Amino acid sequence: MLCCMSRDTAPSPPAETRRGTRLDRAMILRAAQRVCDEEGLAALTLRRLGRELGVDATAMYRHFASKADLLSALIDDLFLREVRPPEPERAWRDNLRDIIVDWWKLYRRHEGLSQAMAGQPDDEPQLFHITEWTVRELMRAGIPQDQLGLFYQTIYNFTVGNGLVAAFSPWLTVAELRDEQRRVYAALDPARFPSAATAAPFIYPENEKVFLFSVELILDAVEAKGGGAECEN
Amino acid sequence: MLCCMSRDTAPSPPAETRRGTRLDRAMILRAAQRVCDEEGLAALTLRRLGRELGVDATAMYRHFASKADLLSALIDDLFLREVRPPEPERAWRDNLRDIIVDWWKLYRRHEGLSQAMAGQPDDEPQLFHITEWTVRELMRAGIPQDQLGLFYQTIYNFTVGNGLVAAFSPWLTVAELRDEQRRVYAALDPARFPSAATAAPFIYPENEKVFLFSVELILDAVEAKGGGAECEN
DNA sequence: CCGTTGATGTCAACGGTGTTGACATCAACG
DNA sequence: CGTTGATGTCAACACCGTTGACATCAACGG
Repeated sequence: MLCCMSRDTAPSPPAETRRGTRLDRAMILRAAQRVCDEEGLAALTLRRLGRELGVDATAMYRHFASKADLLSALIDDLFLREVRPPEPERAWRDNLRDIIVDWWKLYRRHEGLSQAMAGQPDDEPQLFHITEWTVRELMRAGIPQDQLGLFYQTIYNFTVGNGLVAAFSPWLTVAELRDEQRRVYAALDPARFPSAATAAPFIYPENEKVFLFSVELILDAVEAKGGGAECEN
Repeated sequence: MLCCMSRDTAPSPPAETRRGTRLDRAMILRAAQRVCDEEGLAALTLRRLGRELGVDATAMYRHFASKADLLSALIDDLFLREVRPPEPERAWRDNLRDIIVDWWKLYRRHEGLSQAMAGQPDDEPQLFHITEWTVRELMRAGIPQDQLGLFYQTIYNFTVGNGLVAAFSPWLTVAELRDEQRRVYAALDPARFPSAATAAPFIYPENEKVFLFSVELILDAVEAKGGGAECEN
């Protein structure tokens, strides 16, 4: 009598869920992340989640105060598992690049969760680790103390911003992106948009290349204002 | 018998809507933008819109195919009215700065619509004008042709990204932002996050200052790769 | 071993959302 | 004047998050 799924739309079994065992925060989070990664944030419904777990939708409320609470836990879980600290021995520039690129890739890998992240304040405990690591590398690069906030916020806005753009783009694969770009820029009238038409053949279909290029610009700026390699231990 | 409003929650009259005149796309768009600007994207409901116009919710479907269609028209209307072309006589750096900053401010000014923008492909016709102007200034700055796409995409991701971050931040006023920042960074444990705690006093409460700083970094990069001032007409 | 108790899952229901189809109305045109 | 097409209204549908009452079930104390 536990089973109420396969009622309306999905006759598929509750996937690989509990068998007799009770529900669990971790179990719910795992299923939620799977749904969100595979079918997007919009598909992550309490009723859908219940169907996935072979459980009534309202059972979630025994483990999370609300759907927003569940999403918050989901995000924190993500940062906890997928962001790794930099190694102290390497050059600040390599470490800072790794932090930024890993951070950005997290947004790309989990587009649905990124959209969820956008909508709520970032007081996630795990985010503070990224702040700490970033500021530490900025100090190693020789950024003066009174400019640490400015550079950190620049990097934060840059990374999260690029991540949001990537996450919200409805293009799932590189091939789709290429086709979309080609279609859009082919429809561009060279008479009305001569400059844009000139740049059109050189639009990068792979957004990651653009991001890696942009990151070096930021790192260049840090290096310039930091007075070159300072405490290069 | 046209009037069905003031039924449940809002006993207020339908504001300054039509009096006997028929509904109109422009009328709906105006009301929608007002609601969205004043109360956020979540408040923009078809039923709410109908109440605002003194009209049934389903009347919108006579003028827009769906709510997504309405949002799309709303965004295009925004770009049409609030983005102005740069002047050809000024230096490329000033023009490019104006384009980027105006673009970003559009996101700040209309946070609700920005969130709507995030969720859909940017094939808005008016966006092409921004592309055209940006690439033109990049050419004036001396960026080689095969790098125009790279720089344009960098600027696009940078500007839209920073705009999305600003739009999705739930802090409405500068005072609220300052309090939030203070609270978060005051709760920061200096033992666990020594570097972040060092940077904490230098966090900028006004995000616009950070953005203006970041823009100069981008412009510096353009100037560096463009080979200095080239066709400075 | 029984009985109580607290946690967990189920069910029906509420108000909200976008959307559809049938119906009424009203302006314009031949 | 009569027809016709566009426009607004209404009831309804499926879905959403959420709540409160109820059933069940495991664990613990006596």
